[in-house]
Parts: sequence; structure tokens; C-alpha cells
Amino acid sequence: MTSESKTDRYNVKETETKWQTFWEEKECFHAKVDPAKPKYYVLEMFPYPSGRIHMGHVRNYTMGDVIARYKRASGFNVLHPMGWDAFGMPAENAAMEHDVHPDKWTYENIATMRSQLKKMGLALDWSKELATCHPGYYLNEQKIFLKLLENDLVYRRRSSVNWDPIDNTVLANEQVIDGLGWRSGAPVERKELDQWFFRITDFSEDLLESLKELKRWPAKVRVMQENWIGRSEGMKIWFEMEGRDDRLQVFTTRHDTIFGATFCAISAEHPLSTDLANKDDGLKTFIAECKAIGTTEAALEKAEKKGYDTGVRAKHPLIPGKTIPIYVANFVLMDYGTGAIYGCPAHDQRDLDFARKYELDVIPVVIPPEADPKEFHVDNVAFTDDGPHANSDFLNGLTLSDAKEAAARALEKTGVGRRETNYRLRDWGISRQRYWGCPIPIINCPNCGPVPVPEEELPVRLPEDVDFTSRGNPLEQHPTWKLVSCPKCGTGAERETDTLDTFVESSWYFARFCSPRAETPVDQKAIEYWMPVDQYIGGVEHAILHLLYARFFTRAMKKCGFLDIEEPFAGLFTQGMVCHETYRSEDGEWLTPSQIETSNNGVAKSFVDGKPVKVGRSEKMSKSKKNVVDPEDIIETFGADTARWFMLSDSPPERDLEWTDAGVAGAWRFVNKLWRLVAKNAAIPKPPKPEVFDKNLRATRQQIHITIDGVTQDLEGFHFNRSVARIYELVNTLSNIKAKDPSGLWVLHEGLENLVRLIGPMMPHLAEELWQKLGNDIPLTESSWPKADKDLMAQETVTLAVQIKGKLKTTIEAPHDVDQKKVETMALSEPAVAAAMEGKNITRIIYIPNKVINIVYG
RNA sequence: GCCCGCUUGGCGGAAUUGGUAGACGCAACGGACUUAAAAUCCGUUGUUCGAAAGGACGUCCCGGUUCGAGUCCGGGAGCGGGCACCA
Repeated sequence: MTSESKTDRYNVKETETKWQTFWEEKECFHAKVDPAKPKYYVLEMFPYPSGRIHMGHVRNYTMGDVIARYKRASGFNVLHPMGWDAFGMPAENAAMEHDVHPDKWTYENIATMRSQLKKMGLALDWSKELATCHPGYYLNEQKIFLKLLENDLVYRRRSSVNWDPIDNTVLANEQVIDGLGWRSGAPVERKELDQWFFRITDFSEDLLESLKELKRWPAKVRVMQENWIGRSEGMKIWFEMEGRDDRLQVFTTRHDTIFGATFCAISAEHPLSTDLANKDDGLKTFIAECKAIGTTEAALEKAEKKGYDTGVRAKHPLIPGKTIPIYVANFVLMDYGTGAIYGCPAHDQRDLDFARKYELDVIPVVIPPEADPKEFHVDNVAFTDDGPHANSDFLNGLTLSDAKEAAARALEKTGVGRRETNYRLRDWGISRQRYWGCPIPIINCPNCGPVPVPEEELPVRLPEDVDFTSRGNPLEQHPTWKLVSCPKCGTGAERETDTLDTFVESSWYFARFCSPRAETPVDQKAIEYWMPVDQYIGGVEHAILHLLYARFFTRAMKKCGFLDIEEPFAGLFTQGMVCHETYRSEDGEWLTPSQIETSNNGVAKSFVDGKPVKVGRSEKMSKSKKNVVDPEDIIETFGADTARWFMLSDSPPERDLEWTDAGVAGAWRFVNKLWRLVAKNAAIPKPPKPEVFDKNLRATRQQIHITIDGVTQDLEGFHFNRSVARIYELVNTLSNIKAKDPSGLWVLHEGLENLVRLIGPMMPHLAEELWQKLGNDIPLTESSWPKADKDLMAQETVTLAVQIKGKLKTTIEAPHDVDQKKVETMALSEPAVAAAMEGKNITRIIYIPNKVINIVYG
């Protein structure tokens, strides 16, 4: 007890509060446009204000903060803002469940989370804080929307939603569980509504091509977006139909297989399906069945592939007199291509499964190179490789690409086909039948149709007096809000009651951060200086939708003259999740980690009732599985620096992190170890620099400078865990400096000063405190990043591996860059090598300087 | 179902371009200090055979390329992310 005197133990609370206050009062992190300085914009994906911050936030913001502080020390003018992605469903759910207004709920959550984030000691510019649910934000979003509308980037069409027939409510995909509504339990139907869309597909090619330029994005994210956009070159082909005047338009990428076409399939939502269903009750029933599947691609793909023969037959475009059946099929998407396909079962697995099920013909038109055209047939595995064509008239013998070309020409010549590039990407549906979102600034007039709300009447504010007890969209239920007169003709009209998808807010907030209080959506001067974001950091789960929407929106804003860049994020880093073991009681109830006691023999018991607990594998921290640790508890007990350090140690940032008590304890021990090491030695003044250093001290200095260099490179490359390991090694070395003569003391001080500067971005409070202890008047936050002395880093000798036939025999010490002859002599005279080589004939020696020498014998 | 990842000791991980696998941390064990405990410090720790010296095996599995493979290629398994209304 008494040995734990004031000098031994680090007073975390006092110190962290001290420096947080200091940074705030001095406005250290307020960013101002300064064209004389190079800028650096660091941004972490802003949080949804769900209530309290979680470990995922701590990890995300710690990483961003390390970059922000490191770049700042390296001389950049850093913008590092924070805000709230404040619109969304949870606020409405809270309103329904706890009778609290979404506005109140959201702002209270923001207040809580802001104070929690402030305790993390982040180098944030809080003066730029914004919340997307604030009218100051959504006013500008409405302005952008209207500009987009003017520029023909917005349109309205019918599109389906998940409809709960009991609650009379549109459901999010998340609210559909196994095809049933989450509250009512009723089977969910697809229902068509008039909805607004952004023309993201206008930019398909550009969004795809520009991915190549995003050099500082993870390759996997670029690949995912590439596949998502899904460019494919193919043909539109028109099939005439027996007994009908219209033609069926299909899209295919395998027009070389046209002679193998044995059926056509159309989507249940295809106009032809609707038309035919009028006279066919069986088809009507089948279409209803299709619409019960749901709207997600996964549900459609997993559903059993089914079809319904419409009885209408399509005429083959190249074989006179041949007709094939037209089916309505549940796996054909109306939104992709033309909503109609032709099937060539022999060369497409899904078509083949379908053909076998409905006993349709299977005609092979491509055969394996060595196969006999007369013998080859397809059973239950489609042949999808390249090969000579057969049973295909003028295509016979041609390879896949030649056959495609020839078929395309023939189809174009007769006017029944046209080459076309198609994209899997669909236009972005932005209508949401919900209250807590940005109102769409449109008035629907019975005479004029949709009319923009005049700019001087913006923002269209959300009404506050809303009722969440009835189901459906509160805006639509509101007695007066929607009743207005048409701005054009003055007759009675209705406001658009749909609100915008919350992805719209997150598609431009990064631009708004540059000038969050500007009267226009963005301020030119600010945006030109700060944009693009130099480093964006967030979860991989956003790899496609959010990031693609933001890329589109930036282009759309450019087209409307708001800004002059295409790509919002020059650098992207996607971090892993924070996981924890899961615990269940004997009766299967989930338990929180704080309810668990683990005894010395490793048996886990419930802290509450002493009963044994089943320890499950580690999973992403989630409320539902209760495997959560509250960051605030950790910060209260161990301080922000400990939490931050733990987040950065061990796990590579792109991978999942396993949260363990032992790991936190280790980080906490290290914080104290550092404090003791520096506090103890800072008391002894630094002597003048000596002329010479002995061998050990030279090695220590070498390590100090290698560490500076290594940590710098690690931070640049997002390898925080590696820099942590280097810092541990340096601390071990510095702790072991025995000689306290002037030269030893000088080196110790050199090491400590640099050490403190290196930990600055990771443990800013402790680093500031130690920096002050070392006698510095200028705060660390205003000090520059250390520079490694390359001369001191040079290695005098290296350890070489000596291998025989690739197997390690021994190692030898040799001068750096020594030539091969000398190494050979040294290696062969090693006893272990000599013994192993006795009587053997050397056939080859491979020498990789400073790494390895490999002796190969006959 | 489709697209994209990941898999290395008891555990988290390191190994910059194909060149000494296991750095660093955690846990465990042994020791020092202490009346005792905590804290701290020192040491051992991939598996296996061996008293030791030393040997063999070893990076999810199977196969290949190479003087040499955790790293490259082909096939497979398990786990995770996304699939357009969760954010």
C-alpha cells in the first residue's frame, strides 16, 4: 500500500481530464482553411446515434485519431470532424415502443455519445459537428435534391416494396423474417408503389472505370464494387410471338447459343405477365406466389426455381418455323436487363435445372474440343466452357468469341438483335414510407403532377405533432401537414409524404463538414481546399452501398455545379469488427461478460447465481448476444489511453479484434510501465551529448532510429499492431540500459524523448504528460514527428541462414553486403555444414545477399 | 444461391518483393523481492523423440511449381462480410 506512492502510480483520471481540457481550451484541433499549408482530411464513418458508443466506435475513432495526430505532427493542416447520421428506423421504433419522440430520443443519444467520445481524447474539431436530422442539414439536402431533379438525375416510377398486409406498413428487409412481418407475423407481399429514384445508372461506366484510379482503396472493395456494377456485353434480341403483335425483348450475354434456345422466361412483374394474367387464373395465382418471395436477391436466388407455361410461343429469330414456350419464372428479375431471357439449358446450369423440371428440350450447341458432335449430350451438368459450336447452322465449328461475333452480325442484319452493354447496377430507390427522414421537397398536384417546393419555402420541416400508435407512415396519417396548394396552379395538392433513404445523408456529409454552417450546401473555398477526404475509415460492411452511393452523389453534385471533384475518398481503410466470447446460462439465456466469473481452473460461472456457464465461441459484439463490454466502463477504470492502446495492439486493424480482459490488463500494465520508466529517468537531467558511444550504446541508438523509421512506415501503412510491437521492443531495450554514466544517460534520454513522441498519436494523454515531465514547454500536440537518422540505422553485420538443399543447417555472422566467395568459404567451414556435405558433390550454390546461402548437391 | 474476404503455438499475432516460421504481447510454469498478498523484476515455454548433444515434424486439408512455399498455381473444407428498405 505505502509503496504505491504518488510517483509509482499514474493518475489516469486527473491526467486525462487535464489534457482534454487543455486541448479544448486552446482549440488545438480547430481546422481553418490555410492555402499556405498542405491539408489532410481524415474522416471516420460517422455514427448512428443509437444510444451509447460501442467498442466498434472506439476502434474506428482510435484509428482515425492516430492518423489525424500523426499527420498533424508531420506538418499537415488536418481536418478531423465528427457528426451524427441521425435519421433512421431505430428512432421510430423507440417512438413506438417507449412513446418518446424520435427527435428527443435522437438528441439525447447524441448528447450521451458526444460526452463519451470526448472522454476518448480524440483530436476532433467539435466546432464542425453536425447532425443530419437538424433542419440546417436537411434543408441543404432538399436543395441538392431539387438541383438533381432539375438536372434530370431524379425520376419517379413504380417499384415494389415489402408490404405487411396486417399492419398496413412497408417493411424494411431487416423486418422481414423468413418471409413474415416481424411484428404481425403475416406473410409479406411485394407491393408496387410510385417511388423516387436517382439515376445512378447514368454513371455506371464512369463509376466502374474510375475504380482503377482509387489506388489507396483496398483491392477487395474495388473488386466488390466492380462485380456489383456488373458490366456485361451482350445483345438485346426481339422474339416475335404467335398470335400477338408485340415482340418480346430479351437480354443475353450468350447469343452464341441462340440455336440452343428452347424456352423464354419472363419476370412475374413483366408487362406481358400482367397482360396474360388477365385471361389466365392459373397464371394469376402463380404471379401472386412469385410476389410472396420477397424483394431481396438472396431470397429470390435461394427459392426453388419455378415457372408457369403461359401457352404463348415465341418464334425463333433464326430458325424459320421453330417456336419455343414462354414461361413466367420466379428467378427472372424485372430490374435486370429487360426482365426477360431466353434459356439455353445445355450451357447454363440454372436453365438446365429449369428445363429438366419442365421437361424441355436440351440441345447442346457448344461441345468440348475433343468430343464427337453426334455423341455429346448434356445430362444434369451444363457445359459452360469454350469449344467448337455444333447444331448451330452457320456457327458450327466456331469458337465462343467467333460464334458471338457471327451470331451478333446475323441478328443485327435481320433487325432482330442489337449489341448492348448491360449493367447489373440498378437505379437507386430513395423513397421511404417513414417519418424520421429528410422530407422529399415535392408537392403532388392533381393537375400539374409532381411540383418542386419553391426554394424560399425550404426547408420542408418534419411536423412535430405526430402519432406513432397507428401503423403506417405518420406523415401520411397527419391531418394537416400534407395539405397544401400547388405552387404552380394554386389548386389543392398534397405534399410528398415519402422521406429520403438515409443513405442520402451519408452521401454528402463529408462535403458538408468542410463548411457545416454555410447557407449553401457547400462553400466553394472550403470545399476546394479540403476535399477530397484523404483518409476515410470504416467497416467493410459499407464496402458497396454507402461507398458507391457517395461516389455517385459526388458526381451528381459535380454535374449540378456544387463541387468539382468526382471521387470523394482518395484513401479508404476498412477495419474489422470487435468480438467477444459469448456466454449462456444452463437454460440457454445469454449472459453479459460482467455476469461471468472465471476461476483459476478456467471454469466459468455466473457471478449472479454461481451456476456453471457455457462459454461459446467469440462473435461480433452485439446487444442480442449480450457479449458487449461498455467502453465507458473501461475508460472509467483504466482510462482512454489503455482502451486506445488495446485497440491498436495485437490485431491487425483490417481483421476482427478479440476483446479480452487479459488484453486490457496488459495494456494497462504497459501504460504504468511507461509512466514509471519515464518518470523515474526524467528526474535525472540530460547530460551534454558525448563524443563517443560504446558498442552497446551504438546498438541502442541504432534501435531507436530503426524504431522511429519503422513506426513511421507502419502508421503510413495502417499497421498499428506492428508499431505497437516495435514500441514494446524499444521499451524493453531502454529499460535494460544499465550504465548510467553520461553517455548511457544521454542515450536513455534520446530514447525516451523519441518513445514519447512515437506513442503520442496512440496514447495522447500519457504522452503529453510524459513530454512535459521530460522538460518540454511546447505541448506534444504542437510538436513535430521525430525523424530517423538513416546513418545510425545502418547495419554493420548480418545473420545469414546457411541451408543445404533448402533446409536450414546453421546461421553465420557476416559483414553487411559481403561477397559470395567469402560467404561460401565461411559456410562450408561451419562444422555442421562440413559434416553434412562430406562426400557430396556441390552442384549449385544460391546466395541471396544478407539473407541466405543455399548449398545444393547432386 | 451469387460476389468478396479470412484460416500460422494454449491464445492475439509477426515474418516488406518466394529466402532463418513463431518477433512482440497474453496466458501458463519456475524463481527473486515481501511476514503475506498485490504490484514489480528475472527465466522457461510450437509438437515430438532424446539424459544431453542433436534429430524429425510443423503455417486449415489435398495436389503442383521452385534450390527454397505461410507467401505463387489448381482443387477442397470451415468461418465471416455484402446481396440494393439495418446503418
